Amino acid sequence: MRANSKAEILKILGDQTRLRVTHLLAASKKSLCVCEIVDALKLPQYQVSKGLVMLRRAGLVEVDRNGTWGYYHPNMTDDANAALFDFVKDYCVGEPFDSDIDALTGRLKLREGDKCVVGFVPEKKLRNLMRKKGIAA
Amino acid sequence: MRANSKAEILKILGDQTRLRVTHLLAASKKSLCVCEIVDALKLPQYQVSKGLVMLRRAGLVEVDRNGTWGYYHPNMTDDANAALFDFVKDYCVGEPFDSDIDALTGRLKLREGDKCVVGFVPEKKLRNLMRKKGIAA
DNA sequence: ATGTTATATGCAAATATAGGCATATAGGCA
DNA sequence: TGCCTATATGCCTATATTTGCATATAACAT
Repeated sequence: MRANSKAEILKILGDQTRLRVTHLLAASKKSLCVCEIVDALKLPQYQVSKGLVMLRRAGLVEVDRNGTWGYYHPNMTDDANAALFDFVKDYCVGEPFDSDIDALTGRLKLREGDKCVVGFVPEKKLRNLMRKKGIAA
Repeated sequence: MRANSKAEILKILGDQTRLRVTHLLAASKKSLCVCEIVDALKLPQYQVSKGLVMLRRAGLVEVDRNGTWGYYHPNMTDDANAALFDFVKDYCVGEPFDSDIDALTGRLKLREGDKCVVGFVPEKKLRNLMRKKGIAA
């Protein structure tokens, strides 16, 4: 846990990209792979990655690495953080937050054994991939 | 209500001065006079004033003017705002937030008929003023 | 080894923000 | 009228932040 002031933490959330990432992690009950977040938010990979670094440095999220893959989840060991994530989950409604959740839900169907097994999947490919896997949209 | 994104609103709270002002308004059940906020936070008047302007433009607070005096209070007509203020009240604990509340509590004892009747009161004068009024610290 | 993929990071330009000071505005009061 | 006080604001400078691109790192596959 770092010595970030509450204001510094809120400032980190005061950015559309980082708030969308935070909301996705707060709303999803799973640890999310970076590529899943990138696909759900349809943002450049470096933006998501930089956002995650800031969230991690602020003690808000934690990462489990599995080879080159990184799974992020909220750090709930701190009560203030838990309250923050609860708040974000409820506060961030409407667009683009709702669509982000929808896109993530679809993307998670590509998992196998609850693990991410594909990298970045441009929207075009998603349909084909899911048909190939015999998964309904 | 303005068309501020959630991220824009959180960015406004992501500043120590504005967060302290917001917390003071969230925690106090009263409308607060600008000079009371300035005295409680011991910040330059222009900083508090600028902060209040930003909070007001974001639709977070409202002001009732009474002559030259301005009384600010959270704008609770919006459910998302109400949740935000609830969150801030609980999230902002420790310093300087606790001391801010203490200082405000003392400062509010100078009110008469629940109205602010003195302007800026440098800490030195506060004691004398309260003795003169026969109020316990 | 070589290539491919997932993720992180260094750098530079454009832009935004905070902080401070002085001053404006405007109401109350002598 | 003129003075005092409460509050707001314009301007400036220093500093921080965002964004985009290119590239680094590191694991894995062939």
